[in-house]
Amino acid sequence: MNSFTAENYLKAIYKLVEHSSNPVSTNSIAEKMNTKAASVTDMLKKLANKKLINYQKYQGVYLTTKGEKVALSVIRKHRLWEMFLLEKLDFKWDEVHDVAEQLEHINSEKLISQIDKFLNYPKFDPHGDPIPDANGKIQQQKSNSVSHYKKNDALIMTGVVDHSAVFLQYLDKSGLALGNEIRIKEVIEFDKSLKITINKKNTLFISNEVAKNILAITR
Amino acid sequence: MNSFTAENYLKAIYKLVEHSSNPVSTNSIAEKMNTKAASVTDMLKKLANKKLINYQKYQGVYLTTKGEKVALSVIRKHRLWEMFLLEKLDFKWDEVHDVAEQLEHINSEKLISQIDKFLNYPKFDPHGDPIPDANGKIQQQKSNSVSHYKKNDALIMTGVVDHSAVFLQYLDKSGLALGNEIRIKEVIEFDKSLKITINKKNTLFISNEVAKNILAITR
DNA sequence: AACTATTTTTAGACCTATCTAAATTATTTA
DNA sequence: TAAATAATTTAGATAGGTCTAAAAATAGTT
Repeated sequence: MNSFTAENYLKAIYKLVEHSSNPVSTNSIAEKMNTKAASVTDMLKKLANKKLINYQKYQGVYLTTKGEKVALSVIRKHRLWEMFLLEKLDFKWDEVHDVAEQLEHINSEKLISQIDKFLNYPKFDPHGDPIPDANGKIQQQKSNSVSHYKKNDALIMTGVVDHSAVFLQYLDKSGLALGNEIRIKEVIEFDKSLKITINKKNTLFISNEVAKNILAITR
Repeated sequence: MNSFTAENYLKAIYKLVEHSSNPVSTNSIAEKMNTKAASVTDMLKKLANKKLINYQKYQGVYLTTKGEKVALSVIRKHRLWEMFLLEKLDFKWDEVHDVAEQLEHINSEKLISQIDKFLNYPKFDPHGDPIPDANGKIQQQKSNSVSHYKKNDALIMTGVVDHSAVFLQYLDKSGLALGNEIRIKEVIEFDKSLKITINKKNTLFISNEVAKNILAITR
């Protein structure tokens, strides 16, 4: 079993490598983990001993297949718990992260698979980030803001950028929720505002400002 | 903040003192915690420094008000999580404990109060043990098996003794569930079997064997 | 009361995770 | 390319939690 700390290091490395795809530097890990470079070096040696990362002195690190599996499992748990807190326990968006940071380390296959089922197997978390499945597979398609798409595109709403209460209340009032199907019926050239339908039923006009703050993928 | 380990010690001491009400011995703690007496002594000093227990060398320990508050909070969380796993996530009775052991250490006021609400503020866990409220108050009345009560008593079912699948299926089939009102209509002297009503509606005959395995309090 | 057995505590070690300060290696830059 | 700067690693400490073996205190028994 890996310690909470080890899991957090692996998660941090995963996220750092995700964008750059180069080996990750000791300093960047230290920054992300809010710790000192010396502590990172110590931990890297331990993780390397467990074959969770590939590590060569002064050369940075990347995850092994084994390490990536652990990282993806932690990320899966984190994102499912966030979803659960938000959807089932009436948490606010900004309250979700800290608790999920704790819950992501709970060790129980059954627990997480049941939470997944309880939520009806969501593919994206409330921030629009993909949720890895039980095998660590992640939906490749990345979310974009609705303003990025064009006329006649059929989308699935996966998240939001702005998490303020006013914005979320507006979404609520307009009947826009995670998982909804959004079709772009018209793009007004003048101000880039959109005419859309929600779940093939309700029609709605949204400003470009709103469109920029809603995340979606093509369905 | 107290460590998981410290919380577990406090919980163990609470449970040991609950029955005997005398100071708790180092050895009994060691046994309950599956550790060695020397380790217990070390920890007792730390807990005493934090004013969580009263400790005098060789004289055993008991909880301070502060320590008891922590213990009750951990027990509350444990029992609520057990309830949640059982009722909402389709866990089996025997799968519940180990996961609750982990979840009981998650630190979030809001999380546990929302779980409490989600479960509709249960007063007893599935084993018939009382669930402390947010202030650490516990329902004083202890659960007894139904066979312990007499004619015309009005009860609330709080738990079961036997957790086997056959028994639980029988309860299910008979419409007996946690929180139900049970009224004892008749006690057959010959074999101590009972005629009861469930929620003032359905009538049911149960053997003494069954009655012994159902826990309840008077309402 | 004195001796024995049991319980509890101390002493000394170890492991994990962290830190500061110093040493080493890599990278820039003049 | 040699000196200066930045990044990384090592060395040595500290803190939490655990252990074994030995010492001290308490409880039991004759």
